[in-house]
Amino acid sequence: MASSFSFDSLNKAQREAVGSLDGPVMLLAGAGTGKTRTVTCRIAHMLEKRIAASEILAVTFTNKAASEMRERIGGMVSKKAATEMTVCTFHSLCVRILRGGIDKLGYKKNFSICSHSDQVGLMKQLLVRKGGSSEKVKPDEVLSAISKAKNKGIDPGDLEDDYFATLAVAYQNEIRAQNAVDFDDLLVLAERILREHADVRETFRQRFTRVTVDEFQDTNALQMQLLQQLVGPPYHVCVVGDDDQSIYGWRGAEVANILQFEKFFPDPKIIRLEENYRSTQAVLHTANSLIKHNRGRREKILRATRTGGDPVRIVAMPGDDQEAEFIAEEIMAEKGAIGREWEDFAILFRTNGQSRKLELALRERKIPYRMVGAQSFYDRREVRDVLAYAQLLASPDADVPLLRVLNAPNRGIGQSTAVLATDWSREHHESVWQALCDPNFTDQLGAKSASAVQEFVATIAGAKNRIEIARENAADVLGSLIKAIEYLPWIERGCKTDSEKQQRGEGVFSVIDSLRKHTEKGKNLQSFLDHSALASDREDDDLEKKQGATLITLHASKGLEFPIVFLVGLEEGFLPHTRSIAEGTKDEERRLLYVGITRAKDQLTMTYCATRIKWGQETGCQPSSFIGELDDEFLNHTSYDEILGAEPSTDELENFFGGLKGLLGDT
DNA sequence: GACTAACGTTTTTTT
DNA sequence: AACGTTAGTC
Repeated sequence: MASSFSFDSLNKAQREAVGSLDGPVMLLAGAGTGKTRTVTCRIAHMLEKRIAASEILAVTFTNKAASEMRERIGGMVSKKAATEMTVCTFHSLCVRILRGGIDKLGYKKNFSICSHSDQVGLMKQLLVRKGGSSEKVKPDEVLSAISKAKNKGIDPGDLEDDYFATLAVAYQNEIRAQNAVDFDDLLVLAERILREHADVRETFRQRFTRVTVDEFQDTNALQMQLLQQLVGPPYHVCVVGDDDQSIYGWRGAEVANILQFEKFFPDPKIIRLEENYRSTQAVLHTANSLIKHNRGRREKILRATRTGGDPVRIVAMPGDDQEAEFIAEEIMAEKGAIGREWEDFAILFRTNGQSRKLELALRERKIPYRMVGAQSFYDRREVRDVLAYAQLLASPDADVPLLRVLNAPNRGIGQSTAVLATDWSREHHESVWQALCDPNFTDQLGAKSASAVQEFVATIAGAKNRIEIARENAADVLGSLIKAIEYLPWIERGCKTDSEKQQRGEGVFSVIDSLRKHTEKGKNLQSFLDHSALASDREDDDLEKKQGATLITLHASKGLEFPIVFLVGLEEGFLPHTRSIAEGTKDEERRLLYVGITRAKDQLTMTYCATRIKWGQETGCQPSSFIGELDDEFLNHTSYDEILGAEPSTDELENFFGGLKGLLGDT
């Protein structure tokens, strides 16, 4: 079976990468240099060299990236080979490692994975319980400190702040007692099991002899340690990334993993992909001139394969209203003039809050658009609730999901009862569920609460039996449970609009539906819960199929490309963001802008405003200091007035009257 | 225990 | 401006 790639279709650096199969390899792949193609060809080449597909492991950062890579590889090699190799995220790899041997670390094998909202719920409780500290601390603050510590390889109990350390210890004890792990624990424990248990380590080293890590600039210290455990001599490991596109330092990514790769694996071959096939020379020159202001990088200069191109425009705007109007008008005009599709346009911004006015301007002109990212499916309340019920059916001793749905819908088990049950469970070293089942506990409740608790216990236990004893389909049971407790009517009562009602309904339905699909594949409830804990699973993928212009944050834009890009809000305080200046991470903001610029294939327009409405207040803005760093050769500095110079008076009049109307109509 | 009113907050996002 | 959270009331 010949794989369908040829060395002829690759450039010199790509060929070298594809040809270098042995020993440590670091592939520095600049934006738009054919990274994915090179990696997939390299894997196809392995198969050609008779390396067994089952020994090949490719690790990515997100589920989306994993499925994309799987698809790309699938298009190049035999179907058999494609299914035999392992392409997954760090976290799902860790679940595999742990489901096999977590008992060696004293956990039970049926451990559950708590989601972010589970974590927040638990931390809220702990903050109340340990509420010694007078200052108000937010759960997220503590959790992110714990997460950062874990990802740095530090014991959260050793956090500098004593109060945080106490909370961290309590948190860890709590989830440990529930036989649960959080996302970070997956990595921590998998690394530990490989490090401490030579037999497990050897099993995996023999299982996976060829390891590829994608988006390596996003890996943190812990992931590096895990990789080192996973890859033994002769170190057939290939890491692929671009330090210039490292924009996730704020959540623990270590550029040092790239910058000091030699420290981790001996004598690596370092290959640079610098030939860019995406952007015009104008765009690339501008990008290069910006990024060279960063210190301590693996220097690369992207070379354009496309010469010339329209100059990059920097447009000064009077205010954010005009910015939005201008871009919407340009999109309308351009689409007509040069026959573009809506999908060819993208508007990039630093913060989600900046999208509102852009959306309005597009909607006014009936320009279809898609918002990428925004609030995610898995954090939607009804989704979390239904998943919590599913978790209870698998293991009712999991306190977090139990407490979550104890009174959702309201069934007369309020906070006071919940606190009593939690206290009782702590005293008796049992789960909250066991407390609720224990007559000794329910006897101390009022008659009303006691019967509510008994009914709840009976409902859950009954449903659980239907799965475990009557062997009914888990999705059917979950569906009828949700129906029986009248969950949907309850959640709908809290909705203000019909579309919200519909959305909630769809959320509930889609959880049950995806459980059904899962069980139809012969997988059990636990495997479904693992999957939905790890998959951000915004239902049926955030669809590249959605039509329209793209509105997206700079962060979310990494890895994408668009023919025509508008990059808004190049203002000091937004880009670079005030907070990053305070934290001394301006370099990362520069990389963020670099990522934004390199998304553009044909045309790039960057805008900044003189004033902007921020939190309901008009504030003055200064142009971003990054603008001054750009080389002028392919730049065109202009302004809103200059571009609309044809009829400046009309527009100004319109604004004037618009403002007047606002004043009059505002009372 | 449920509902309402005042209050405070507001970068980026995945697993 | 808009949202979620919390405190206070019925």
